[in-house]
Amino acid sequence: MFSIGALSRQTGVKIPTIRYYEQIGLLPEGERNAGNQRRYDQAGLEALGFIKHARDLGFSLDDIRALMTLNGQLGADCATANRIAEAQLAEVRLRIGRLQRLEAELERITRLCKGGEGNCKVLTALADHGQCSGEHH
Amino acid sequence: MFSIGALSRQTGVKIPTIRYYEQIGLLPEGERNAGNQRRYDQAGLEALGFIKHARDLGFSLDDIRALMTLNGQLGADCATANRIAEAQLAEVRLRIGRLQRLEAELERITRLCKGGEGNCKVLTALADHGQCSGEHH
DNA sequence: GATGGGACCTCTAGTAACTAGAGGTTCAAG
DNA sequence: CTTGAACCTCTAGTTACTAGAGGTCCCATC
Repeated sequence: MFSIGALSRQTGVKIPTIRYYEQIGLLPEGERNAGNQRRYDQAGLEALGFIKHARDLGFSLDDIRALMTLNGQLGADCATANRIAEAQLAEVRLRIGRLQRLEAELERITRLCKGGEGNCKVLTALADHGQCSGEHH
Repeated sequence: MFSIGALSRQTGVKIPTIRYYEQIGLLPEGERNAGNQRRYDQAGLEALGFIKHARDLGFSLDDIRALMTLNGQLGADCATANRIAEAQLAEVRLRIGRLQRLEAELERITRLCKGGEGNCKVLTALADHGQCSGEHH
């Protein structure tokens, strides 16, 4: 049995965030002591660890909610869990692609200044979408 | 002189977003007609085009505000504009790196299921951070 | 048994960058 | 002159938290 502060230290999740997770029903509300303070057991620690890890992997709280109910049904629907994980992977790849296009465009723009002498080419490049090489979204 | 709808069609910025930009003082409030409807000229179109392009490149509204005041001082501080652009480039690169680490980890997790037979390895992989190869943030 | 300070409690509001909806007005074509 | 699309303002909701106010509790020390 540990306090919210101990739980926070062990998981790396900030205290207000833990309370927030409870408030939105993501983390089950556990027991309280006589003075109305939260007390957690091993199960609480594991649940929060799961949430933390999934958040670090970029899953939304809604995804995590779905994954956790799957986790509840022991040995249950692996296909669903996998579908969520693959959707997340696809999403991450999309974002990487988008960011790489931005990177190329920003490189082009900042290079304009390096060799520049006269008036600011960075600002005109920003103003004029027509200059862009690829189409970035 | 065109209406907000025409401006929206020309720039690809949605009408409520244009009003929002005006509300927060990013886009200067222009004229109104007799019936209190917004009317825009070429300058308005260019300002919104600048904002749109910068947003597409991932600049925050605060960055854009800074860039636009620079733009006002004609031929002015190119070094500052460039600093903002390079900061944005660095930020984009950081994000790409982070996402690539997530990609690797998600690939590993989803692969567990592909060859899987028994109970769900995806969920246990999510539960157990210790399994992770690299440290993803 | 009192006291002090850190840890805890609830509640509200703020963040970024919009988006959605309610409820009402104006414009322009027929 | 009517009708329907486009416009107006205002409030509230979204995601995932974070910050702060104002108050209570725990526990170690005196």
